[in-house]
Amino acid sequence: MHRKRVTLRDLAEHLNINTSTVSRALSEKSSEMISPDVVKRVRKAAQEMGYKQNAAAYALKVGRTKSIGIIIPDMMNPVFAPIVRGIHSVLNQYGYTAFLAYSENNASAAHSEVEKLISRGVDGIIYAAAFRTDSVVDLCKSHSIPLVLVNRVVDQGNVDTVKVDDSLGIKMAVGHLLDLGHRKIGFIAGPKNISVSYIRLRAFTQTMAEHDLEVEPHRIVEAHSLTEEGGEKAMSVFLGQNPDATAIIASNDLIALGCFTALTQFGYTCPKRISIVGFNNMPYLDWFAIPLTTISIPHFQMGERSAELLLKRIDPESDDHYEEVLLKPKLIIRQSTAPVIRRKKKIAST
Amino acid sequence: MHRKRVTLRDLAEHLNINTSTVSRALSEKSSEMISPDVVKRVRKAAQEMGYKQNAAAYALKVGRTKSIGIIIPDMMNPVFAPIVRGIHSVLNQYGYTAFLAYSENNASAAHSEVEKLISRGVDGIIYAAAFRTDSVVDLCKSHSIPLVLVNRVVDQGNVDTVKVDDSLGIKMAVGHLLDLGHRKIGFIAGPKNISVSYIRLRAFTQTMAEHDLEVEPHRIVEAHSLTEEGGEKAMSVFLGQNPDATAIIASNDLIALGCFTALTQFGYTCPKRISIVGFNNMPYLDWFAIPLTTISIPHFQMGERSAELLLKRIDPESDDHYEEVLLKPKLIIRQSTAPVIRRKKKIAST
DNA sequence: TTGAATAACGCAAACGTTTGCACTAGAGTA
DNA sequence: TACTCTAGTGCAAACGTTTGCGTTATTCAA
Repeated sequence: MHRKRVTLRDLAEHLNINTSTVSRALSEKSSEMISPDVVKRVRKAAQEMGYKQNAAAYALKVGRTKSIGIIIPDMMNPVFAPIVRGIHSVLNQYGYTAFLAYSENNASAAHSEVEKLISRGVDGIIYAAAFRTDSVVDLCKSHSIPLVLVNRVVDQGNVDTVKVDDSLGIKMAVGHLLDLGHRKIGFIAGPKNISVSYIRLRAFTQTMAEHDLEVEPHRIVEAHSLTEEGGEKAMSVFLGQNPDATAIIASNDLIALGCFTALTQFGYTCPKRISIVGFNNMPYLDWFAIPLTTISIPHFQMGERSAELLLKRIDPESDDHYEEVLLKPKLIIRQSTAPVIRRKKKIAST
Repeated sequence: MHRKRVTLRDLAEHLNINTSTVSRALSEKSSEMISPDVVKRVRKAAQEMGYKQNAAAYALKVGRTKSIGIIIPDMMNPVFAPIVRGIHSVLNQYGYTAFLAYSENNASAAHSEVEKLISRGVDGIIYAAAFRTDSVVDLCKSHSIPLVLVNRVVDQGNVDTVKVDDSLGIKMAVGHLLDLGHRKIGFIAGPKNISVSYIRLRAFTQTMAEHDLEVEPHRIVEAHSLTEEGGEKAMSVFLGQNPDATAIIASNDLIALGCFTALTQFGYTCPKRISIVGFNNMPYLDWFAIPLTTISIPHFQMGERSAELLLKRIDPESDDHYEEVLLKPKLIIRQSTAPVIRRKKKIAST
């Protein structure tokens, strides 16, 4: 077959015309300054000879690579799969491709990943692993490369974001538990240097306050990370200091899973003894032994919107004011929550 | 900050030396032909002025992009996350980055994704979505770009692969079921144009034969895809024509999940009425209502090995004989399999 | 018939690297 | 002293595109 890649010049020589003409004939925008039949002949020859544009040469010349970078915190967390899918789905429509990197929830790792991506010349970055104060946004700004934040946002303003209404989500969760009769509700928070953890926790105390329920400090414990392991440890200390709690809200589905295992270590059952609600509605939750009641976020749509936003920002003639799209969460009721049982007297367990 | 990217020439002018000297001083291999103190000065200046190599220019010049493409069949299938992670882990050590694409289990989609990747100039491709006869390997061969197949392989030889011993895995599964007393064992196969489906099915009948158990045709039904939905449909027809079966082996964990739902639609229970074993040991299986007995494959290691193999093949001075690494599976016994209950008389269910 | 206007195309520079080759100066040898 | 060698550096071409500008041929108006 073709040992060597066929280039514009190859085409030009074959057709006895100049490479500039070939280039223009192939380009959608500038093909109109070329006579129609030349365009046709060029494109036919390109097809036959298997011409593929050399991305490196294009990038070097025009300064755009038609590629972007995606950074997620954790590849093993299944929530990000549909987000990435959403991103891809719009990227494909515009001839863009994506580098995927992950930060392992580590700020400096994220920073160096972004540096690598910038060095690769990506046209923009979708960042799903932000901390509340994050050097990555300054990094991107100083290199004047477009950046959009998904899900996790950053305290400083002036950056495109697509996030979901976390407060509303928590409000729904609390409302649901209150409806079931729960009053002694605990909260397993995530690290408060991550926006979602911070906001969800704040929304929890606020919503409780709105219902005239003050939440005492021991009702809240912070997990060191948004993972199963973090959730398990935090839940252990929570159960130690809250023997009377009947429900807990986890900042995260993964944390909720950790709560489950801590629960069984204490010999408690869910939802009989304690109700649990998570956040994110990660895939395959329906299959779980205790299907987790959780707050669903529109993963795929989040991916789509962020990609659209980024592409818009990459466009040279875009206006320069930042956008912030806010998506609505949804309460998914499963079996991990149940009405609170009021027991006047102690009853021997069977 | 730096509005414009600093280039080799910027450095050269700043130091009053030639760009070629700067280039050589920065390069690890050719810096030895430059006097040590010049090297030091250049590197210091590069550091201070924030020089980053222009990847596009490098790629255009040397013909290598230091990037590869990964193609997986389905982003929502959690098995691929650890594989991708394994790939990344070795890629990072060598300054490589990866484009991630997925084929949705569609041959032509895979083909066009590969074409896009090649056009992007990737140095190699890791292909986890192969069909038994697949145009992608010819495509790569004709462009003489390195390719390694993971998990799913291809009938035609002469291509680097890393796979797991599927036959051994099935043998383990069958052995496990036989130990539990099962004899009437069914098999929900995947599409037979995919190597793993084909091999696993063949291994099933062979292993059964080795135990003097002939498997009748109605004991095998083929799902149209390696998904939950495919498994569910196939399992429905299976149950319709096999009311006496006590165990089934699914070609895939996802298919096994589909089997579960079909099972409950028929009012059957697992593992009481029927045992199920899957394949792949996808993440979070431990959490399931019926924890699935399955064959575990070394995902992460598969990723690592395939990346190593690809990098070796990309290296210009590598020998040119193809390698085939074969990894060992492991039987993971959970609760979806149980001893067969022999009932002489019909007993009313309680 | 002459002029300008337009359409179609060619020329050549440029993007930022790498690298073969030429060049210089100083060291070593005879 | 005159010679060759070599270490260190500069020159310039090349990778494959895109694009501003110059050139030619054709059309249209006067």
